[in-house]
Amino acid sequence: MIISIDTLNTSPIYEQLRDQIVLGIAAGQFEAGESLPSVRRLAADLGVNFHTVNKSYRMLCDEGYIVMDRRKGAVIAGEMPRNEELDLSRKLRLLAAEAICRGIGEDEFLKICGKNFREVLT
Amino acid sequence: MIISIDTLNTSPIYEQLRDQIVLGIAAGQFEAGESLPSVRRLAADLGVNFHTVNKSYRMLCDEGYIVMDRRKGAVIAGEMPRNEELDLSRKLRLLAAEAICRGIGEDEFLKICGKNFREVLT
DNA sequence: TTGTCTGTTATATATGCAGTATAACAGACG
DNA sequence: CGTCTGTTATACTGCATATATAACAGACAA
Repeated sequence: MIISIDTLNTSPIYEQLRDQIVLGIAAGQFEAGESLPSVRRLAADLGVNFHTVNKSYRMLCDEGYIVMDRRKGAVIAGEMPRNEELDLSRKLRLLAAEAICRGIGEDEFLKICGKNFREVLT
Repeated sequence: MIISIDTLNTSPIYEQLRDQIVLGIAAGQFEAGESLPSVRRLAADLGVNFHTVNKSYRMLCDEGYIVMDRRKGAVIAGEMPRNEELDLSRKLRLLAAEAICRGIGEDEFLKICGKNFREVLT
């Protein structure tokens, strides 16, 4: 999996990492039980401090995407809880509102949603 | 329209304001040409500094949602450009990825999208 | 004209977050 | 024992957030 950071991007590095790993997991580029690179390893590859990578892994762990193992490092979780639907809805409503303001109707909005959903699966 | 801020929320105040106003416009709580409260007025009502409100209005202006008029203040724009579809897709893909990780399929995802779209319209 | 509203601009300051740089510790393992 | 893993602690710089003033120019009503 190719992970890259954009220092011109306004969102913080640890968030960019977290997002890209989530996209990678969704795309099936990781098997459940597979290990991510160690925090020091990935930090060295990206040229950032290992605390920054550690923060990304901490987020992913808190959200249930990975499990931290002292031996194997960060491991892709087998079962991921689906409790955070509340936050998903909140973000979706904001995106829907932005679309509505620009004259996008429900049908077109759903077409865009479906298109992007399928694009995630590589 | 009721605007409130949550100081416990991690996202900055100016962003909370911006988001709520976008939701309000999408819900049809403002007519095109209608004025928002002045920056000093809204700041006083919310108990924040007027620079914070000014920043929200500046964002909304840059994004084409409102037009700044020295006489009438912040005015809801009549025509809103729909160029930023790229950013919409980027955010949608991330939300889709999070849903996929939690075992949500395309049909269910689209159902959630449609539900939230309709909820925006009051 | 004067007073008051509007947005705009310019400073200054306090606070917290992002990111880096070290250092040190404990567990696992060959 | 040496080396890998994650974890914790501390300190520092830079930037964003948010506040607090102050002042300016245009619009407009009394």
